[in-house]
Amino acid sequence: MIVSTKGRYALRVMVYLAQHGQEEFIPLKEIAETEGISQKYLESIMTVLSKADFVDAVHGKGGGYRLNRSPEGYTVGGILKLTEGSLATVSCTSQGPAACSRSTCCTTLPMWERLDKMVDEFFEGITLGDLLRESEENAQG
Amino acid sequence: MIVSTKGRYALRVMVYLAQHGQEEFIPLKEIAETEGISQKYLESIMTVLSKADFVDAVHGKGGGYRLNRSPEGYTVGGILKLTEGSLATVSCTSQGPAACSRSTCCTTLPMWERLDKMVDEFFEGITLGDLLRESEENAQG
DNA sequence: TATATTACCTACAGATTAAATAGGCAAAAC
DNA sequence: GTTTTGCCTATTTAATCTGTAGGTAATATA
Repeated sequence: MIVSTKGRYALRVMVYLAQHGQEEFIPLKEIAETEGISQKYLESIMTVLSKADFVDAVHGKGGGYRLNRSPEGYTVGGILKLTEGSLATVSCTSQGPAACSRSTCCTTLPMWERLDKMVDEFFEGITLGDLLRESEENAQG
Repeated sequence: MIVSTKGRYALRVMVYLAQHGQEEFIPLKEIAETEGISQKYLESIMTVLSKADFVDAVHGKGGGYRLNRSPEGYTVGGILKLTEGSLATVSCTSQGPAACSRSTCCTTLPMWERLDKMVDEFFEGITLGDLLRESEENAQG
């Protein structure tokens, strides 16, 4: 498992916010209910997104969350790296170079590094706008 | 983490066996010591490889393990799928279609499916022979 | 035959992580 | 001042990872 619920929920919330434009604030309660995700659990995820200035947050009645950029301004990679901490596919590469004492002679390390690079480029090449368009196409078909 | 020690150790053992040809049997004790892996833990992994007929095993003195195909006859994907059970990057795709009740409306599922496909093709495109050549080049340089 | 070596099998354990849950505090609107 | 909302800390439950421990069965050699 490369991506846990934390990152997956974060992505779904961001798509939800993207679907509702950049004007109104959406309360978390609504998102949690619509998406079928524990509200309390989502709170901790949204705090991370808010602190990193991925979203605007407003307290109190009429408050909630909204995007502060256009959907094209977010990459999936950016959102996942923030909420997951790292997207490394093996522990060998997630703790920096020389974390493993066998890194200089390991017969498989170069392969893991190529995989990590490929995964990173995959996620960095997708924006929230792409996901939005795709979900609209699915809704039509 | 998409690949745990189980799959990573399995790969390193298979490369080790590939480095020693298809004639002599290598006892697990030697591999465990050289690679710095717990022998007892490796035993459980080797049993899986043996049962799946990825290696030949011989009991007793002079026994051990050896490959029963040429290194080109093994893909990294095959070895990892066997030892890891699955290479799915998210739980949404690892339990078959319709495992998640939101699969029909999920805004992100198609992306996970594309990622899974990409990762699968990556691993299926690498053979033990490729890893062997790569490690020999590294040893020279 | 006896002994050493090796693979194989079952069961258990300790640590870490995932995925929440619980309860309250702080800010903003009405 | 009451309601709505985001924010913060701590705890919990269950699963999984990464082994350990101890024994059994097969094979070669002396």
